[in-house]
Formats: sequence, C-alpha cells, structure tokens
Amino acid sequence: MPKRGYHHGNLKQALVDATLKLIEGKGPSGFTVAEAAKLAGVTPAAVYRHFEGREALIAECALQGHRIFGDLMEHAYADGHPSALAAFEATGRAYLAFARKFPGHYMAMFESGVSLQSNSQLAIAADRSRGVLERAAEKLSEHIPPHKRPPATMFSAHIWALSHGVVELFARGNPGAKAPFPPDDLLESGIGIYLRGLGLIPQDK
Amino acid sequence: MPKRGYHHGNLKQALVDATLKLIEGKGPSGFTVAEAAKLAGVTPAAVYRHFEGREALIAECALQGHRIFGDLMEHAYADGHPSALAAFEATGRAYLAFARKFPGHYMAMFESGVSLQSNSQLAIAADRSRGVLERAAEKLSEHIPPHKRPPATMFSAHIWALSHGVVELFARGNPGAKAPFPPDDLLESGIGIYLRGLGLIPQDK
DNA sequence: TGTACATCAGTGAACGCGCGTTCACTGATGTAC
DNA sequence: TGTACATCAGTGAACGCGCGTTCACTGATGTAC
Repeated sequence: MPKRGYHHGNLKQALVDATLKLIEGKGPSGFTVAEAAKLAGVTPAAVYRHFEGREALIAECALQGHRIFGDLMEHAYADGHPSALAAFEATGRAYLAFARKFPGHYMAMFESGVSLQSNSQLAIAADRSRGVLERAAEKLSEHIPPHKRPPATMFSAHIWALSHGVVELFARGNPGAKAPFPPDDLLESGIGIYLRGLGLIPQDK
Repeated sequence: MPKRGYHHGNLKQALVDATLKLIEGKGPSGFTVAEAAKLAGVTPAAVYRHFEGREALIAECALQGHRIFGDLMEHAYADGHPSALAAFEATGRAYLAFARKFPGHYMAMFESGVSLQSNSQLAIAADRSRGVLERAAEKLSEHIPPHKRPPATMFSAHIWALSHGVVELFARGNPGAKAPFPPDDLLESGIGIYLRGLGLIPQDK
C-alpha cells in the first residue's frame, strides 16, 4: 500500500484513475468532474485542490499515458535487438497492446482534443512518444536500399496511421464496424504486408 | 433556388447543413441543438418539428454522409475500369477526398458514436459503404495468386484502417500530431507500399 | 375570384436538470515548544 | 510526553449557466366551396 498521506492518501492519483476509468467507458467528452470525484469517494469540490479544472484533469491522464506509452515503446524496441525487423514488429505489437491495456490513456492522448500548446510538459511527453516510433522506423529503414528508401518519418507515419486506424475502427466496442478479424491479427498482418512492400521481408515466406 | 415550401422553405435540410458545419468545427459532441437552430435562422423549438431530438439530427447527418460516401466510392471504383488496380487506387483517393470535402459528414459517421442498432436506415447505408470497399478489395484480390491471397475483408480492413488513421492523425487541424507530409501523399504512398507487399505492383518500378 | 376555414411550421417563454466551479467552513494531521 | 497552535485536504451548500426539451400559441400558407 502506498503511503497514505493526509486524509485520503493519494487523492490526486485516485482522481486520475477514476477519470481514466470513466473516459474508457464514455469517452473524453462523456465524463464529468462530479462522477470522477464520486468514483474516488470524494466531493466534487475536492478535485479543485489538485487540479485547475476539468481540462487539467484530462491533461494529466494524457501526460501519464504518454509516459507509459513512451516507456513501453522504448522497451519493445529494445534498441533494435535481436534484429531491427523483429524489434520493429514488437514495437507495432506494443502499440496495440498499449491501446488495449490502457484505453482510457489512449483516448485521453489521441481523442480528447487537449491542447499541447497550453501544457508544455504534455507537449514534451507527446514529442517523446513520436520520437520513439520515428527512431525505430529510422533504424529499420537502414536495411532498405537507399535509392528506394522512404523518409523514416513517412514510414513511421504509415505504421502509426495503420495502428491508430485499427484501434479506432476495430479494437473498440465500436458500433457499426464489427471487427471482421481480431485487431491483433489485423495489425500484424497489415504491418507484415507493408514491410514486404518495402522489401524488408522476403516476398515469399 | 430550391422551391420554398411553407415558411422557411427546406428547414429540415437547413438544420442538417448547420449541424454539419458545427460538427466540422467542434466535433459531434461539441455542437448544440440551439446553435444549429440559430445558424439555420430559427428558434430551437423548431428543430423538434423535424427531428425527434439531438441524436436524430446527428443520425441524419451520418445517413446523408453514408449515402454520399457510398456513391463516391462506387463511382471511383467504376466497376474496376480501366484496371482493377487503378480502380482500387482511385477508391483509396476517393476515401480521403470524401473525408476532406465532407469533414462534418465523416465525423458524424465515424466519430459521433450514433448507434446503428436504433436506426435501421442508417445501418443499411453503413453496410453499403462497407460493401463497396469490400467489393473493390475482392475484385482486386483476384489478381493475387490464390495461395498467397488474404481474405478480401482483411484486405479492405487494412486499407480502411490506414485511410482512417491518416484522416484522424494527419488530415485534421489535430494539435500534437503535425502532419509530416500532405495526407494525400501519405495515404497514396502507404497504399502503394502495401499493394507492393501483396505483389499487386511490381517490386521495382 | 373571393371568402371561410383547416392545417401546421415556427414562436416565445418556460421547465427541470446537471454541469463546472466557488467559498466559507471544519476537523484531522503535522509541528513547535 | 503533553499541550497549543498552524496547516490545509476535503466538506456541504450554493452559484450561474446553458443545455435539451415541452407547450400553448399564432399567423402564414393551402384548400374547399
């Protein structure tokens, strides 16, 4: 048990956790401060001891998400071991794993519309997230013959877009777009085909 | 000028148009019935002469969107002429063109969370949208040797996810994920690499 | 063509509600002596 | 160790607001004779 401080203990984090759970269930614009407070066992007014307001609460969720995300991706990439290719594929899997394991964080990061301008800590963390993906792409693209090598940023943007699209369309209880395949398979096979198109995987298995 | 009917003329469509403009600007959960009414030059109460409520208004936007979308995709695919490959690429471009030209519709369709269960007309239109993409994928995948041919539904899911991801991450005024490349280029190059991976485009140009 | 009547699209005012936020407070915890 | 005081996390009640929605109405339009 973490050290209990004043009255509640660690209310700030408890509020973040409650917010994440609510966002996961009803989306970033569906949750209310009052609900989050109630879920943390506290009066709505108590929220304002720890956060400037609703937006700051969401921003903290996004910030923590970016930190977890960055760590996960960095760990998955593992500096390109055992091979750049294997590391890259692990990074793609880690992306989806993050989205599924931390849906509240994911939504706060990419669907809440929190502005990065007004929160420099958040901007830094978001930059780092993007950086990890880009470095992985860069390392991997060294294996592509230079004359047919796309810019690493484009490469990573493709993978990111594919991953995000799979998450949004197929990895949610999304009504209307029933998942035709498990999202993991969909992303893995999609990345596989894409990498084959870059000549990073032999054309015939 | 369309024939003016009773008092306003075609208020129902005017409300839909206003809603689309508002959704485009502030997202599906950011618009209000009162704003839409005001933008259409009418009292909030007038909305309820034409729609059951807020949700029905959004659903109508999504419905019209799916119809435009289906028509566009069908036209772009053009029954596989001049070639299945060219037609498929045109379909991909049409996807992005739709998202950019009708952002309000796109958001109402894919980001509003309107339930398809409760609106059978909408469900039918959404099915058709998916159907067009899938038929295009099916036609094209006939050119892949059967033993390495992925299911057409997976194929189309990949393209859809990539397209959606590009739209969400890079084709919006999205704060935080500054577009590293024009979205059109990003999608076109991504689809190109993917199709190369399927052996549908020769490996070296 | 002119008049009397029926229809119904849009009005204006009001409703209940739940939201985010504020404020004076209180009482448990930490600290100084 | 015991007492007096300072701190400040959380309370409870209230606020102003804008939302979606309702309702009796009114007056422009369409129709019958």
